[in-house]
Amino acid sequence: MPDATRGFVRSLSKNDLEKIGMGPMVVNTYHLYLQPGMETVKKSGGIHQFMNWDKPLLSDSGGYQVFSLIHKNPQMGKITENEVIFKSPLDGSRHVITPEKAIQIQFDLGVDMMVCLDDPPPNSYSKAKIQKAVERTLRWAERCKIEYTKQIKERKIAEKDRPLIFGVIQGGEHLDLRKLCTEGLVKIGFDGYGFGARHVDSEGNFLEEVLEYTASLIPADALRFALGIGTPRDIVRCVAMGWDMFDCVIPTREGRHGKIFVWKHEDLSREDFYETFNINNEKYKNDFSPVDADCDCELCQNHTKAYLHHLLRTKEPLFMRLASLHNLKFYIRLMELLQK
RNA sequence: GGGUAGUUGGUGGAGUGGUCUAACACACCUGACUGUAAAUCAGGCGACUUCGGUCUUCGGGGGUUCGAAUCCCUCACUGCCCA
Repeated sequence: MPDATRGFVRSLSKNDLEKIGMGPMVVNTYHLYLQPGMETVKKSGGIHQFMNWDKPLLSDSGGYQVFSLIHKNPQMGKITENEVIFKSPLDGSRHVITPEKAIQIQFDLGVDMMVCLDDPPPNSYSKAKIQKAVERTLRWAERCKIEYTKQIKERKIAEKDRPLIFGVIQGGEHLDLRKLCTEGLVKIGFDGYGFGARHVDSEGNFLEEVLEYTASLIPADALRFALGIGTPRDIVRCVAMGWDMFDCVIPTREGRHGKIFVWKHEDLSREDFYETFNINNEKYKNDFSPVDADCDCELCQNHTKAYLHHLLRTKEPLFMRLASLHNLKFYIRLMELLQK
């Protein structure tokens, strides 16, 4: 799933996404709540209507913003037992999100899958601090589940129509904390379970053992959602462990920054199945070959590397669109191969 | 022909006696990015180097000074004004 955080995949239109065969996508509770605000989303008829996207949408709870905004930058807000206080990065205004509110907003969005508000601390925190985050995540998950059940009832949503709800497993790099968190969440009962916080250590090494162990703890009939993962290689590894849902900004963000993904071969059992290159590099100035001769995306069907390089150098917005489209097409092909 | 202001690294442009290989910006080279505060951010950007340094740069040449991008002379070029 690409991240359409604020209700759009940056630089791409609905038609662009449909043309490459895009399916489910991820939107963000916190960002949509801030802008355009829930009144607008509700008036438009929900986030599907607003975006005009009829395939499944999953909303992230704003839990990641607890990490990316507050843990990384304490003046951006505060985490208390009861709630999260965010200082809006847009205008500095103060916003309070409780676990209950996060769920209410997600019902108002009208998504197909929602996520409990969680507390993802950096893996570098002490074990005691991470344990505190695990315990808080569990208490918040319980409150989310209660609110979820209440909303289903109040909104008279039939069982077959109800959105799926995910709990998020914290615990950093500690296997015992991951276990504690998973067991606690399973006890509350969710449709799926997400792997929370970062899945790489401070040196960028993939937390193979933690991911594998955590996957093994999740009940067989539940969905396993590896939040924010990852590179094509990371995704292939995770699928082998049993993880079956992914979202990531890599294809779009790195595309906008000039990194292009191309296939070397389609044997995913070998680690070297793809490579990346930076189209910004000087050597592409006069490279008139296609980015990937076998790719059927708009970029590869029409343009050369030299032209794409030129679009980037001239800061032409079309660059971001073509690069994002190509990289997403690469990820879609990866999903097709993984489903086989 | 006379007067006047100017000439700084790829570009624009600071700097008017030592702390100047020379601010800053742009351009250029490279890297990073994993539930999006990201069309962002970081590093590099005279030459050589045993990484401690060494050498060469502020239009050309000459001079003053312990020391010059900075002061003086001269030449060249450019802008503007007057004839």
